[in-house]
Amino acid sequence: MIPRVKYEPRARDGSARRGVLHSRRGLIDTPAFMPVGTAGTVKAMLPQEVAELGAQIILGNTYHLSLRPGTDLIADMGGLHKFMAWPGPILTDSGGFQVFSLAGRRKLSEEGVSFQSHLDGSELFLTPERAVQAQEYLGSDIMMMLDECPPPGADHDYAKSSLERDCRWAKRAIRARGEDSGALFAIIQGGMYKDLRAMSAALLTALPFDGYALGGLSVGEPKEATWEMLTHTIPLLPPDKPVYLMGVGEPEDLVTYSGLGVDMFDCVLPTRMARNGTLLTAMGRLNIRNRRFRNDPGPVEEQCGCYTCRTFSRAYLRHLFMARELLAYRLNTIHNLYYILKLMENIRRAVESGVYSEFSRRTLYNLKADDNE
RNA sequence: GGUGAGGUUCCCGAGCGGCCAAAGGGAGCAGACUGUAAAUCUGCCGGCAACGCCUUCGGAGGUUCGAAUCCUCCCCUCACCA
Repeated sequence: MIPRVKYEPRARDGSARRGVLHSRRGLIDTPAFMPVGTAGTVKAMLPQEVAELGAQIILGNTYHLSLRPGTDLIADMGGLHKFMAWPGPILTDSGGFQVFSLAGRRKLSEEGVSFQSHLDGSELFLTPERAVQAQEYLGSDIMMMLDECPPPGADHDYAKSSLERDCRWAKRAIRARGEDSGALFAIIQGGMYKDLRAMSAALLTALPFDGYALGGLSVGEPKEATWEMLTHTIPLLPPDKPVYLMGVGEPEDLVTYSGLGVDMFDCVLPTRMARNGTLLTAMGRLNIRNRRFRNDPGPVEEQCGCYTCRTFSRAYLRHLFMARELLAYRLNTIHNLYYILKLMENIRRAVESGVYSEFSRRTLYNLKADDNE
């Protein structure tokens, strides 16, 4: 089987690695952060802006786009790239996360997942095959296999049978994919159990996937657990394939886990937090609603080069947010995405220069300071 | 000038003898957010030496064991009629 993406290593520093992922729609410098555009839009942003901020790939979501407007409609409209005017690579999640986040509205079986739409209650039945097909309709460049993202408290027995079913689904996903579809990534599960993570990795790496994702993490478990799963599992993955940590994360997580060899991250955190008034800075989070910014003439971050910081005061941003002006969401998102994407750039540079550990120490120290005047 | 309605904690607005420091909104203050049911959600929101006490429901008196709630007078709004 021809690889639909190719991982090209560029540099190594400890376990951290800097590389380039070649996809059919362009290059992705890794470690990479992928902004989430669930419903065919990175909320509040123009696609062009997202690209200008430094994003080289974004996410779309099978569950959400299947329900609205429908993957067949998007296919008719020329595919998701054309539909949303994002010509670069798109990675699509399979709906596996919704198995977790919409746990109350779905039924799991060997065959697949039956969702009761959160929009109108109608049924959406996803199987490993249908999830692949939907992602092909979307024109996804990197498709994710349908999996179950189990809750963090899942016991050993549950996590084991879940991962075993995932593996059967993995085979079905591979069989289902068409000749000229995008890449297909496996998702390693196994709950918070090292032996199960190893088992999942062994089973899935035996199959011809184009990349390996780590799923079911950063869903509420303690950071030590995440770290332990990662340090234990990443070394078991093929070094010539990209490693994708799903749903992560916070700035400190991006720094730390890049150090463990993760190549790709995605997270709603920067975009969602922006819309909820929290701005990310090198010194920690800043809640623009706070009264102390009422008459603060300075930018969110003095040294930040983003449009928002170059142009507006904290006082103005606070005003916009308090007034629920739409521009607030845009300006905040611009800043947060800029911050995160810049952070990734700095991580890559540090790895290239062989100064990752020092960079990491310094960055984490500043973030923990959490001092915003 | 007449008639009617009404003045409640920052605002709107319930309450109409005890369970009322007073519903519910809003505003305000703070927090959360990790493969997006999220421009969402949660908490606080009279004061204090605070499992109790003090001040508050236009003002002043009064009835009552007890009043934001009942009575009297006064002040002020609004609507309609002249």
